[in-house]
Amino acid sequence: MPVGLNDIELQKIDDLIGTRRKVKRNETLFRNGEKFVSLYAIRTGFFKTCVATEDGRDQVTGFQMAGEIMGLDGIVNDHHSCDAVALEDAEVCVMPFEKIEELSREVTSLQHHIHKIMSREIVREHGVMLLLGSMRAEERLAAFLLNLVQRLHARGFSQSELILRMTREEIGSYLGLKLETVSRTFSKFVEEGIVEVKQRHVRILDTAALQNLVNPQVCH
Amino acid sequence: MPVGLNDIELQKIDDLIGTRRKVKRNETLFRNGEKFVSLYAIRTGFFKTCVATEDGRDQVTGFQMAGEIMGLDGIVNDHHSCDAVALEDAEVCVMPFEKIEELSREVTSLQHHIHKIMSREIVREHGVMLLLGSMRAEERLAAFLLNLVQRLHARGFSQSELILRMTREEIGSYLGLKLETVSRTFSKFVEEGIVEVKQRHVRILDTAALQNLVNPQVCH
DNA sequence: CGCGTCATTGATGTGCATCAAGTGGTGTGG
DNA sequence: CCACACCACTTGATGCACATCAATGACGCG
Repeated sequence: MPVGLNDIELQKIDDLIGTRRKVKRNETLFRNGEKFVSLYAIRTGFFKTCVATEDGRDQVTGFQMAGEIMGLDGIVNDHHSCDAVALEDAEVCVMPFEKIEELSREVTSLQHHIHKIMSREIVREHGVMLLLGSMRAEERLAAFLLNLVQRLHARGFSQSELILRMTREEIGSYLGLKLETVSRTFSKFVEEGIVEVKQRHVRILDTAALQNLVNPQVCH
Repeated sequence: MPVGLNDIELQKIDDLIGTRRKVKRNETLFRNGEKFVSLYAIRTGFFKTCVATEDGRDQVTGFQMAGEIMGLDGIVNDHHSCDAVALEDAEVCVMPFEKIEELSREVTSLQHHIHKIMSREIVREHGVMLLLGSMRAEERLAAFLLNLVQRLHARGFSQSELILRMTREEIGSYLGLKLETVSRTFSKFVEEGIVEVKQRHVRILDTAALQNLVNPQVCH
């Protein structure tokens, strides 16, 4: 959150993020079509967001963890356009968007903060488009693991060990692969000594190898 | 643009969008890594935006036409993270982002407008992720054509006829396909009487057929 | 303990990529 | 004004990465 605020401003931001809401595993925080009122900041837990076609296919558009913001999709049409589902019991701060807009007219640093959050989401999605549009299965999974572990590390967790909160199918949906392909690719990484996998526990043994997959050296 | 403003506010917005810049075909408006200063509103012309990996692959992340905003990717890190290239001679309004933030603290409707624009971009990218992650070639191209023609129609152009400003390769990059596949899929549509194609001129003969491809009827 | 969910692994199929050849339209310089 | 070169596009032949179908195995929970 922004710094360099006076007490009154801090108090107002405190009010803004006052309300909490608990969401149990497999429950939705919001759903496609629901009226948009608030943004949500994750305090604890882990979410996925996904969009669906009318014929039932769906696509995971992201996985969110503590500190990240959800609900930005709802601003444009006053209604949410995707589902947010808790992958483990979670708690969020409910931040009424009207209040956010009001307060960010007074507090410049909050205003800029909001803009950055939205821009960051746009840039993240560019990365996913690159992944979905031009990478092979191994590269996708490598990029996915590196991204996850990096975000977890920024939150004080291990650089090399993680627990997947989502199923192989959800990983596959996010990466544009079928669950069998995700599973096989994990197995391949294990054979090559790049990772250890035991169900949803993953230990990364060779970060450099993963990075090489994502960013192959140009051959001359 | 927002409505219900008084004269002073209108004047300020006029100042904001005062500067113009011309960009010739194949020139860049901005480039990955450049310092971010302004957002750009397209007055005339047609752009693509694309991101690149270090090993040379690149991914077109979008095509932009008159009235659309570019540069939102630059906000988060104060530097652009993609390239914007004119596909035909173009003119844009240069809107210094600092001024936008300043003015949108005063003018509520401008503030909300900015938020909507960013949210719209996020939702659009969700749609592209769905396309890249779960659609087959025909569905992708159908969705692409429908989206283009719909945006052109909103600008007063034909509902059924359009001129592609981009190459097959650029379409392919956007849709996660190779240019040969794009070409073959066009040919298939022609065989089926769904469209007429003559180079970059496309006439849509059967919109419903395209919509059916994008949203296949559920079989019971 | 038994059932349901999730994951792994194998066999086979297919949609798209790759490689390659040829066509047509466009722009340029002689 | 034409010849040539270049680029975008089309179309065919072949290959491969991933999907699909199917069977089995491992947890975890009531």
